[in-house]
Amino acid sequence: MAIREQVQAALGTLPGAEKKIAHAFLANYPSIGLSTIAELAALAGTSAPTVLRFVARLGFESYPEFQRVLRNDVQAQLMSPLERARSTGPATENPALKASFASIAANLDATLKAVPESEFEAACELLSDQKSACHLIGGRFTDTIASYMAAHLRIIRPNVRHFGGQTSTWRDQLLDVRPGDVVVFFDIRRYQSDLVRLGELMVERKARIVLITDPWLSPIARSARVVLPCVVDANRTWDSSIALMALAEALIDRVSRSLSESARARMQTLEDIHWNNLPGR
Amino acid sequence: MAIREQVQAALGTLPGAEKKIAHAFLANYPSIGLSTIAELAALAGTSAPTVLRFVARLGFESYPEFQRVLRNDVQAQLMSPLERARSTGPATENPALKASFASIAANLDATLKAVPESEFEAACELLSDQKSACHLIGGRFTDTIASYMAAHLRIIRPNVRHFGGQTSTWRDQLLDVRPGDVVVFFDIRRYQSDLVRLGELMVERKARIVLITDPWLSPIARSARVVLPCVVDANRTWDSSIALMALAEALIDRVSRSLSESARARMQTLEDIHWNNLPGR
DNA sequence: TCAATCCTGTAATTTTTATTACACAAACCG
DNA sequence: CGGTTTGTGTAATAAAAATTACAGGATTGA
Repeated sequence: MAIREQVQAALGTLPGAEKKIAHAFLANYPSIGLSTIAELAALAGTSAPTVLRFVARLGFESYPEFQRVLRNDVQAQLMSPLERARSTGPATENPALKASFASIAANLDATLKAVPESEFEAACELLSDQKSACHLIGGRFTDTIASYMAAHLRIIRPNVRHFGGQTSTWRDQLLDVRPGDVVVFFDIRRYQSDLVRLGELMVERKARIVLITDPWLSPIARSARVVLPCVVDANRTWDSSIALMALAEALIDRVSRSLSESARARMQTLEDIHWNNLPGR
Repeated sequence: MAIREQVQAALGTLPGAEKKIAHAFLANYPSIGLSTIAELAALAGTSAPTVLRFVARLGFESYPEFQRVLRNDVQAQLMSPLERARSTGPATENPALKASFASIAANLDATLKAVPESEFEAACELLSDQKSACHLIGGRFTDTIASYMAAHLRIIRPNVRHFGGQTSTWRDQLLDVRPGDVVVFFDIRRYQSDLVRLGELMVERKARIVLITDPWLSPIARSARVVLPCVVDANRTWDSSIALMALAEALIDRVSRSLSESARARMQTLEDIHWNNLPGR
């Protein structure tokens, strides 16, 4: 319970002088509580020891402890990112950064419109199928995104594999792809022929392909069951991949919700292994 | 002008230790500023007198005066009508994709405001220094972003290395870090102790560190010359890393422009090697 | 490379702040 | 009505915080 509510709740049971302190505190919340005992006492028209007795009655060990808790309350109220964005104001005029972010925002906006809800849902459904394994792979620049998505997906469901390493080892890894498996491809312009070929091989092995690509569609689209086009144009010297990653995160988010029960248990286990040095269960 | 903006504006002109204090203050605004000098100094990893010099530079007569003004700022923010509206805000019932993208957009917006121009420019300057090598590394989930940035940076300048592989091999790779080298760290919550340690080793080797982190600042910030805080909160089950990647792209974009002549030549050469089967020149 | 300037941390000092001891007053209860 | 409990403020004390003095290091510019 926040301090303010605590004080309000206690108001009825307080003796006279302490009640004056409570009122002064609530009326000038939070600033007066963050200054000194003497100031609070003066504002309430009482003495310092009464302030001490007041905080003791609320259950605090000392005045500094009371202030510590109060600071946390204030922090919590002021800290949400949205709040922060709003109140920070346009103080910093950051042309270069702003320009980049603006074009990224435009890409995201366009991507949101380019991806049909039905395709998105279809992709989520495939990824939520825990019985089939899920493989991820990307091109020269997008493979890191595939890897990122694999790392996160692995947290919420089993049998996630990143198709990594040298191109030449892909053939070997193909052996682990079984009928019904889901394969997520990331591929944007300057489509790589080896990736396209890999897609065809995947189809031969009866895998179901989800393709995340640009609006010009990688040739893999021919083999894919679900195609999610992302806007990558950034009128810069190269293409931005942010939209791909944003889409990846959205997919993960959606899948983690639909698997919520099993995902939570899995996350807890991984958490234990990683940070608490437990063997898992 | 509110204190927070005042600090942001001054960031560029502050000496190293005081800049750390500014970061600690901004990252933990406002609570840390309402506690004692000693606590702020400890959080920033510096000493009490430096805190005093910091507030003096901002134009305050004393630390208590600084706190008095800060209390008023906080009071004003908590009293604003927007703030009260926020606490009763309704949850939006968007389709999944739209909701995800909206929260991503909010993160980007907040990040844009959280990154001071001076720091962004300083980072670009370090990355544009072609004489020194540039190393990139990240944590459990952010290393893919480090890898992404390395792949792109490599296109526009020489001597870019991704500090990859097992943790145990880092020590060996450290040998290649020379005085003056630039090291880009990506590190967000659940800061990894091994990364922090690596940062310290880097400093010992006289490397210059650029840290891309969350608003709570990885401990690496103590060793870093430039700190770029990104908003990662996404009120989901995990933190979103989109803002980190967006910042990485913005950095690349900015650096490629400042190196335009040499970068263009290099890009052409790589292009030839990759797609036209030429040996380069 | 040397001098000068600017940063920075340690430790001593001063000032402020919280806390305690105690005495007086009011309310409560037999 | 006493005696006791409860509440309150004044003044002394202890604790803590802020501030200053100083010296070693780093950086910069000639």
